[in-house]
Parts: sequence; structure tokens; C-alpha cells
Amino acid sequence: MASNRQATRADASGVAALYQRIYAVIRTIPRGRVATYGQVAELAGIPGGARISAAALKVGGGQVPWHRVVGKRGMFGRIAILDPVGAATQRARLTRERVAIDDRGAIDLRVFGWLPI
DNA sequence: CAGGTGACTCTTT
DNA sequence: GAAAGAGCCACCT
Repeated sequence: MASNRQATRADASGVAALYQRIYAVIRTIPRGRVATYGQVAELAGIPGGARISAAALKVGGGQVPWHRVVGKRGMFGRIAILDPVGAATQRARLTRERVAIDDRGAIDLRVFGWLPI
């Protein structure tokens, strides 16, 4: 990982950078691995800001491998309801990356969950 | 400045 | 085991 920057204080103009940081974290997710919203948020410097990661993906999900970001339950949660088409794309891409998906559409985070080294 | 919202998560019933 | 409620932080109105 790149050097961890002090996120003790977020600059007013750095708020937007926060989203960029989230995208950076998502880009760091290796192929064939998945991370949860909370995981991404925490690595981005927002502990407990899982919703922020979700919002970030909603805004700029088209510029990052959002398909590697899933809910803590290992499934796509409400994404399938809001973007059923996107959910299908996500499943297809993950399957392409050798990520096993349960019959219920859940991913075993114990195996495919990304552990930041 | 204050209130409401949400692609989430955790704890309790 | 599943469902419901509260909590959380950043953004929008």
C-alpha cells in the first residue's frame, strides 16, 4: 500500500479527495478478491463510514472496479434491488475472476475477502 | 445553521 | 435463525 497519510484533519477541499481515496483503495483490491464497504471505508480513513463508500461508488462507481466491493454479508444487498443489471454484471465479473459465489449469491469472505497486507 | 437522507453495519428482540 | 431498531458519517436541500 501507498504510504498512509495523516487523515486526522480533513481539509475542506480535501473532502472530495476523500472520495478519491476510496476509489484508490478499491483500485488496490487485487483481482479475484473482494472487500466490504466497511473495509474500504476504514482503509480510506472513515471508520464506520460504510455508507460513505456506498455513496462514493454510487457517484463514481464507473471509474473503479466496484464489482469487487460487496456488503458485509458477502452479498450485494440492496445493490441488486437498485441496480439489478449492475448486480448481474458484478456476478459475471466476479465469476470471471474465479470468485466463488454461493447458491444464495453470497461470497465467502473468509476465502475471497481481501486482507490488506 | 439545521434537518433529512442513504449502494451500510451492529446489537437486541 | 430471521426481523426490527438504533447508530454511524458525509452529503444535499
